[in-house]
Amino acid sequence: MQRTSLTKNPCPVARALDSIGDWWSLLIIRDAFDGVRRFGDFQRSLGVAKNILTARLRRLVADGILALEASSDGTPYQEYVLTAKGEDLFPVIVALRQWGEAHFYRKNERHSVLVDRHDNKRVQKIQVLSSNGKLLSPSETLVKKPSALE
Amino acid sequence: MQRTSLTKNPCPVARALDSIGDWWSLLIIRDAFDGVRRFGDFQRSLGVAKNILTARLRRLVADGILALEASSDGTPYQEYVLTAKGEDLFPVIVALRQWGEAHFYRKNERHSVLVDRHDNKRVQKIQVLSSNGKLLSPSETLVKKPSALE
DNA sequence: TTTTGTAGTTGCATTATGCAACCACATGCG
DNA sequence: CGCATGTGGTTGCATAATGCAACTACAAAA
Repeated sequence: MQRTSLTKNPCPVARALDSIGDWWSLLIIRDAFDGVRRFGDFQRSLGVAKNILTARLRRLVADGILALEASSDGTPYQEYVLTAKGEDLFPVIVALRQWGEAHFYRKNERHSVLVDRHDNKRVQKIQVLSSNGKLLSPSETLVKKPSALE
Repeated sequence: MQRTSLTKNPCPVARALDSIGDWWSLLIIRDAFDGVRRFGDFQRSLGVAKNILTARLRRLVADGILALEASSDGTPYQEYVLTAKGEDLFPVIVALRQWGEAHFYRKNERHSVLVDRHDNKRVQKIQVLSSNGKLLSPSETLVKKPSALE
């Protein structure tokens, strides 16, 4: 799928996927959340070809999800860091992680978990809640078209 | 990226993306949440080539995210419906939707919204919460490796 | 000065995707 | 019956994306 011009796709999900919906982008962002910042570290962590990584990083920067800044340690290189827009993907990554944990491991098979730094306890399961705080199942929700907005 | 054999990738995010990380799968699943069930309806809704759709639907079925069942109306065709595993992707889709809403629309540009069927009000913003219910930023969390589990 | 490390680029082979045409089966209609 | 239409695909072929390995450029270290 080639990129659609931003204003074409009416659906927010489609627009989001247009930006991060390829094989590597979300893994790069996951690594970024885990503190990876350098080209070579992404490359080693992901095992992706360098030309592909170059293209993906450039696009993530162009889309305002990552930004290039001078390295924090003394080295003369640059680092890729998450912007505010990139940080807003946190719930997406966590939701994906939890879905992966729930459905892609055999019983008793170990996997990494996301914990609160303060108390080392696992984070809560991500939920879709109504305005008054009740848990919503997919069938209890509805996508309202913009024309129907008041 | 070719599919990795399931047990290769240690990270839950990677395993999840291995299954639904391509261009079309999440859009198919979004449509499925919106009630689309038939091959032709997916095809018209997404504008995807039929051979690609065939491949994606088959894979989603093989992965246990969609299931084929006899049509609910009288017609002799089959329908693709979300399994429990597929329904568990709800928070992922909603998180993606909310990120798209927040970052891919100009001010005053209208978009569809997800509402509670009961009261027609928008669902809450998805959040990552600690075990005691506090909102967590990415930097307040940490991925703990399985070997570090007790 | 040679080696090592970082961050790429380039060329080429392989793979995936997109498009249009075709196909098989069933139903509806005259 | 005979033919059009709708559904759910398959097939062939062109184009685009990806993967791999080799190569480059620059800086620092030995």
